Amino acid sequence: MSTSSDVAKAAGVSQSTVSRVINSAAEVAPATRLRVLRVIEDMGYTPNALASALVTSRTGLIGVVVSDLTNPFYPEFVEAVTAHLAKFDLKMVFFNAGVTTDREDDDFIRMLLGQRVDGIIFASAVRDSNLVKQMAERGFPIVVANRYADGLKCDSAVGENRAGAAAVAKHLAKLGHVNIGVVCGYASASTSRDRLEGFCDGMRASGVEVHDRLIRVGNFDADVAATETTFLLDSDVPPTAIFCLNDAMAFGALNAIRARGMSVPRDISVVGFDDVRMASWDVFNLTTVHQPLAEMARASVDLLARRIANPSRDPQHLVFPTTLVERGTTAQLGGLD
Amino acid sequence: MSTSSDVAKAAGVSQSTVSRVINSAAEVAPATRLRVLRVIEDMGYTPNALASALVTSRTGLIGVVVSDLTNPFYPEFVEAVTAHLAKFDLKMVFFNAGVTTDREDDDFIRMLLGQRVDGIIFASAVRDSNLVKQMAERGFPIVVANRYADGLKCDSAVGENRAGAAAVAKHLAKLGHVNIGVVCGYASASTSRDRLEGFCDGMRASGVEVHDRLIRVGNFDADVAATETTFLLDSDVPPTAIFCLNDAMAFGALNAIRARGMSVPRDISVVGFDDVRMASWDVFNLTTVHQPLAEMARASVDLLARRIANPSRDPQHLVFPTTLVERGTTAQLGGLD
DNA sequence: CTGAAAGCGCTAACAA
DNA sequence: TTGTTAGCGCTTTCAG
Repeated sequence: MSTSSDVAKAAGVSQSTVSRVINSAAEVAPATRLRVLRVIEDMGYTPNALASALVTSRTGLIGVVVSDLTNPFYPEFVEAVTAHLAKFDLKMVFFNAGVTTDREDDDFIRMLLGQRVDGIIFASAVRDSNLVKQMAERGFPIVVANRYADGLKCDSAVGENRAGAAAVAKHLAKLGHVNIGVVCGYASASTSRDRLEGFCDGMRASGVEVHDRLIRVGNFDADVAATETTFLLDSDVPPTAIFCLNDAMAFGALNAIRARGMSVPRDISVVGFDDVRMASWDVFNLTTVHQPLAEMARASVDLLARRIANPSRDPQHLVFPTTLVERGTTAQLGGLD
Repeated sequence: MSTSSDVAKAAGVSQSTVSRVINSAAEVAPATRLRVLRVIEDMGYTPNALASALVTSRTGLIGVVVSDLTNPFYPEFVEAVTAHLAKFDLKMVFFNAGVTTDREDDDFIRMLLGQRVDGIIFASAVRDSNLVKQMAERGFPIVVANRYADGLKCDSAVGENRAGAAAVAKHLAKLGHVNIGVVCGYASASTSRDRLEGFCDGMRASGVEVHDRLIRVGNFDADVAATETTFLLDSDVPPTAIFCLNDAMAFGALNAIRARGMSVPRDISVVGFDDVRMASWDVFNLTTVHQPLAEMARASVDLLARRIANPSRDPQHLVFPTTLVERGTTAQLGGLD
């Protein structure tokens, strides 16, 4: 691998001149620039980004941490981030947080803190705020998306989870449902907590009782949700409607219900949360709560870019409206369609 | 941010000793080690990975390039890679290739070549071999997964695309289908080419004619496939079966068909390729070609790790068997079920 | 077992 | 406009 010094030697200039033409920072005589450029081309020289980052302490990279790419929410989020990132001269890399032990957790922190990225967007619901907290405390630029910052000094962009979930409760109540099952996400995830609370609020407001036995803990994954749904279906007084705290789980529920030979929404209603693209597919046609995902992603990038530029600015907490989208998986209890 | 020198000063040792305890490379007196460790803890010191990588020219990171995370194939691949990576002391970052112009292409190369990762697994079908070729020529450790290396000096792990697609043709022919539509992926993708050729082989072997007018070019994406499917459905002599060259497109086709009010497999058969997890969901229950995705991912990691360790070894081209999985989206033409 | 010193490849003053 | 120089934070001989 050739270095800028190699190029310099071959072009008969100093190494710093090579650096200048690469960064087009200072003025370089057109003739010199051309000569250097030609040599760069010939040698197939590529600057060592590490060395550059080491001295500037800027990598031009931002990290996006996701937990489970199998959940369609994340790919869509990442896509939106990518699209918006072009505005700034930033590139994105993303990290799979995954389900980890404490030991790996440490490695993970180390990896992220190792100055390899200028900032991080945490879009993973799973990972505990421990990691986020550490980074925030060190003044590392981070923004959390789709989850809480818990009073930390860090920017955040979240949807109105409580209101959205409350709308679900009211919708279901209005349709006459009384026994409503809920499949939650990770208990530690703020989205899960908020949505569950919002749901309970909505139920209370509608004068419908929340049955603890119908509340199941999932992990935001479709397969587990399918299992939990089956469990609910098997219970003494099975629910007539199931609210899954995200779309991925709603898909799993739909599968479990279909596997039972039951029909949605005739036999049972299902509601999700997120409104990922697949939710509007004909095969699912899922009633769900829409979150302005693209806007949230854009906002996350904006927030991060601003924080990188000015690390001491006051944290902003952006909240985005959510709206219930009534599709084909909910119906009047005992209704004809 | 504190440095190893800061730690050294505070611990009353030399900076190189700090380095030693961190890398536990050489012997350090237990007492010294403990003292240093304590200071590290207190200061919340994290080594600068950039500096370390600069001198060792090893980052401990490998890159995985994917194109469209919305296609469930990629998340599953990435997941499998992650799982296997723990064996080596490597971490993964991944890059979104996306649809790009030539200009971005350049940036992309630069980013990848900038010594930020020790090697790369290209799992993107889209991106032209231009990039891969450049990297291979420079002797940068890369492996291509699920696509061709086109005689390049680089390792590869692919499924038997031709045989799998041929099996589809035979399956469909045996069921009595004669007018079979095909929705391809990117024309430039080797998987798309191979699968189409394999399909044609299989048709020939079954003595069934391939109708050019029924062959549509898609881009591996569900939505576009839905459009193409609708087009086929609207044609003069609509197909009685549609082979989509990946599962994502098959899902799109299924949607388009359902939107038409038609029923699968009664009115029309649909086949995919990949056998992603969603294919076995009850709502889809898709007949498709299984690829041993996890094994391919593992093999890719192994190949890459070996090449990083020994850049001059001969390239290996691993081929994995594919098998037709008959599920519920294909049926006898004019049959009763 | 530990410290001193020489870089890794690059940027950014500072001179010339 | 260009070259010289001093590091960025770390690893790694080489002495001691």
